[in-house]
This record gives sequence, C-alpha cells and structure tokens, in this order.
Amino acid sequence: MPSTIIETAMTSEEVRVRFAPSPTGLLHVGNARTALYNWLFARRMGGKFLLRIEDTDVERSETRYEAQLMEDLQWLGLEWDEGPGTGRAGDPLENERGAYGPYRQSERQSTYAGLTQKLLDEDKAYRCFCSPEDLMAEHHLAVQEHRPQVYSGRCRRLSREEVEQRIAAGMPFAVRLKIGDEPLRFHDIVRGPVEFAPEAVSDPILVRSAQNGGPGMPVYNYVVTIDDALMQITHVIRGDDHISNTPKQVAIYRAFGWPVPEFAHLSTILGADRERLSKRHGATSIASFREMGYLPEALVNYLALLGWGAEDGKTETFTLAELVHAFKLERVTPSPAVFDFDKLNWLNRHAIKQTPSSRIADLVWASFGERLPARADASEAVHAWVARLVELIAPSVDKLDELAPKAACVFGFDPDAARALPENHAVLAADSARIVLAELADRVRTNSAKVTPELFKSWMNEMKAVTKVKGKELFHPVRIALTGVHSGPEFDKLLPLIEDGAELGLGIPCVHERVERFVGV
RNA sequence: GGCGCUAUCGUCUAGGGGUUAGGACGUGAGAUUCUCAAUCUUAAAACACGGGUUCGAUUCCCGUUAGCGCUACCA
Repeated sequence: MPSTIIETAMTSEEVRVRFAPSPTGLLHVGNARTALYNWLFARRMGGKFLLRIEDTDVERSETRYEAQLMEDLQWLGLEWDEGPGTGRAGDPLENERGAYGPYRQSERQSTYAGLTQKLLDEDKAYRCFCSPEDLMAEHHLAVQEHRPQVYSGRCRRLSREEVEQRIAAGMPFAVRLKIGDEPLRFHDIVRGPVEFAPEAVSDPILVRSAQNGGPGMPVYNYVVTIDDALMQITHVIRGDDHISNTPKQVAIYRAFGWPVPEFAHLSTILGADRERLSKRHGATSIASFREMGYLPEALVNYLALLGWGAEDGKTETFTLAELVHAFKLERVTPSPAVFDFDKLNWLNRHAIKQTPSSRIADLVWASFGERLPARADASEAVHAWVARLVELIAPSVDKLDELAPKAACVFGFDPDAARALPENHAVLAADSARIVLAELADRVRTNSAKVTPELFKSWMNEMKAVTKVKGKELFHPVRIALTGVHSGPEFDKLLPLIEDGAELGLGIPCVHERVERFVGV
C-alpha cells in the first residue's frame, strides 16, 4: 500500500499543485482561470503543476473531452509536469509521467478499498445501514425544526453484535466517517482562517452502499482527499464552490493522520447579470474563444486580472512570463468578478499589436478566401504580402475573426455588390461622385503606369482642382470604386498593397482594372 | 430553512483609522484623418445600510440587506 509514500508526504518543501477537471464538457473560462492560477503559483514557487483527470462519472465523462481539455491547456501555454499526456506519445502506459500515478481517477479505484478497510479497522469509520427513506425522513424533520439537516449518527451507536448481524443478513451499508468534537479548521490563502462546527458537518459518507453485492463506490470528497494526499499536493487551489466540502476533507486528512494542505478558494466568475457565468451567457469555452479570434496571451492576461491585481495597482498588460514573476496568491481577491468582454477585447487588441503580423497571418490565412493558395503551398512573396496586409488591418481590430471582412477591401472586389450596398447609394448618387469617377476613369485610361501613392496623390489633387470637389465628396466615391466600401485603411498603404497583390498572380484586380470595371470605361 | 463565502466608480481593481480615495476597461468631450476604426488629450463616475470602538471611520467589530455557494449514498 502507499503507506511508504504517505510517510514521506510533506517532508520536501517542494510546492505541488494540481488541476483536476472532469472531462464532461469543454474547458470553460472559470476552470481555465483555476488552472492558470495553479500553474502560475507552481511556476513562481518553482514547484510542480499536475493534471489529474476526474473521470469517475462514467455516464458523463468522454475521452474526446479529455483530449480537448489537454489541447486547450496547451493552447493557453499551461504545460503540466505530471499527468496524462506528458509521457511518450502513442504508448498508453508511457502516456503519463510522474511518480504518483495513475493520474486518471478511473484507474485508481484499487487504491481506495484498502484505505477504507484501515479506517474501519481503526474504528475511525463505521457502517451505516440506514435506508434512503430513513435518511429522507431525518432530513425533512430537520428542515421543519429549522435545524441543520445532518445525519443523526444512529448507526454509529450500533453494537458490534448488531453490526455483525446486519452484515450476515446481507443488509446493504454505506461507510461513514466519524466526526469528532473538534472544530474543523483550515487556512485559506485568499480568505484567511475558516472554521466549521463539527455538528454542521456530521458523519459524511465515504463509500456508497453496494447495489448488488459488489463493493460500493467511494464518494467524491473521499477520493479527492486521498488523491491529493497521495500525490502530495501542498496547496489546493480551486473554485470557492468547494469551501463547504473542505471541512469534510479536513476530517478525512485527520482520520488518516495526513498533513492538511493549504487551501486557496477562488471566487466565482459571474456574467453581466451577476449570475454564475454559464453557457447561457454565450460562448464561454476556451475552444470558442479561440474560434472567435482571441489570442491565448490576451485570454491569459485577462483571466489573471479577473480576481488579481498587480502590486503597483496600475500595470494591466502582462505576458505569461511577466505573470509568473508578478503573481502572488495572497493578492487574489475573494469577491466574485463579472466577466467583461470589453476589457478582454482591449487586451486582445493589445496582444494583436504585440504579435508579429506573420504569425497573425498564419492564424487567419484560411479565412481570407479562395484567392489565396493553401498556406503551405504559398510562395514566400505571397506570405510576405499577406503579412503586409495583416499589418495594415490588424491594429484596428478587436478579434481575429474581424480580419477577413476587413481584408475584403483587397480580395473582395465586386462592383455590382458595391453598387447594391445601401450605405453606398447616397454617395454614388451625388452629381459630384459621377464627375469625380469620370475624372478618375480618364486618368486610368491615359496612364497605364503602376499606381503609386505619389501618382495617386497627384491624381487626387488634379481632380480636386478640376472638379472643385474635395473632402468626403471626393474621397468616398473613389474609395467605393476601389474597395467597395467608403471606409477603410489609408490609401498610402492600401494602394501599394493592391498593386503588389495584383502582380502575385492570385487574380487580385489592380487599380486600373478596378476603376475600369467599376466605372465601366 | 441550515451552514458558509462575498460587498470601493457601470465593470475589473489599488488603497487603508485622518488621502484631492489611485489605475484600467467602458462612456462623454476634444485633437487627428478622405472615412470607420486605431491613437493622443481630457471629463464625469465609487467606499451598500445601521449600530458600535475611536478625537476621528470608507478602513476595525457586530448586525441588516443583497448576491453567490454548499446543503446527495453528484463531481
């Protein structure tokens, strides 16, 4: 049995933390924030961050979620030191690294039975033969009398003979832990000392009664505690929905004589309506944030700020490395935080500006449409040109998925669609617009040179002088003729991009072609 | 109903027995631009309420209120 391991528990000073999700759905921001804080704490303390999969709920657990989960964690940049996915790929036995495995709860079932027997033998736990009906009745009575609804401890007082008789008679039983008279205390790094009265906890179930003669299934609170202890977890960092579970777990640590770890209960993330953030609030999974075009750097930065602040009270933008340096668990706020997309967007905009445009280009490549060859097939010149395009349009965008529509000013030239656009009607209907476009067509017809910003500027100046049209009336129709819409990037950069793009053999029309097709020369 | 956690601008937060209560997002205004953004400048905006303790509380204590969590032989 793992007793040798237990004896050495906590003897080393090394910090060991864990992220223990159940693979019953997509990783959402709340859990991701928990994972992040665990990871940051481990990295800052030079400790270990482990991943444990709590897949004992066979009905709801799915392996595809487990795979997705690991992918999401990796995307965020949160590498784990022990757990599934850390070993040699392809080999299920070598698939996890770490001395405290297995790291999937479903593979640890054999560990628990022996420990339960030990508790029973030491009289720290007892068999409870109460039927669900009995328990239900107790519960209702307690509610009626405004008392805490806890187990009466009836079976705790059974004599050894009575217990033996019932076992012999084949009565199903659950195993309960004996709670003593001592208050159940623990230290919470974000909330300070927390104490529960033992009466409020009562004797919790450790192992469920067996359905059909087989061994009963151990209960969640029991299993996490054992796993955490055997894995020598020193700091349990998790959601605050576990605060009420903690006294039970403390009692279990005590029963086994194991050292109680430090706890840090993180507040809930709320939606704008101040209700717990959920699918109802829209996309909240990490996968969906990635799809929407959020950069992992931005998401990590935002999640760090949601419940924590820098020491100087001012710094808002952090890289992962900077966070490792600055993050202190003691500075985590205990109060719940409302998730704010506006601030996330601002951070994402910032992250986009910090990122080389070639990397952004790679990320959005496929969304730019058929004119572009597959990323792998594209020439260096095409890559460089796409990066230039991204550099031009990316700084004004909140999310990556806004890039493709913006890129349409280069890729999506369609005169008929441009004319059909309602917001273009008024601009194109003006007399001045007709005159301006006629002048533009004139110049295109009589000058076949590649259109440089200088040439274009001289054209515009001439046209302004000739037509006496200026400002919006002058520029808007030209812009529509060239790009289909009346707003977009500055011409000085846009024009070279179009002209160079036209030479790439991607079927991107040059300025001349655009004007000719739009005005109909 | 019981037990627990929480409470500073709209939002995320800093602060802390005496402060002009600081920063950021968002919002308003201005600048800039052919345009929309972006960008820069600037403004408005907060200590939930009631009792204590104290010379003095937003800060410490106790209540109230509100929000949230747990209240299972779920995880």
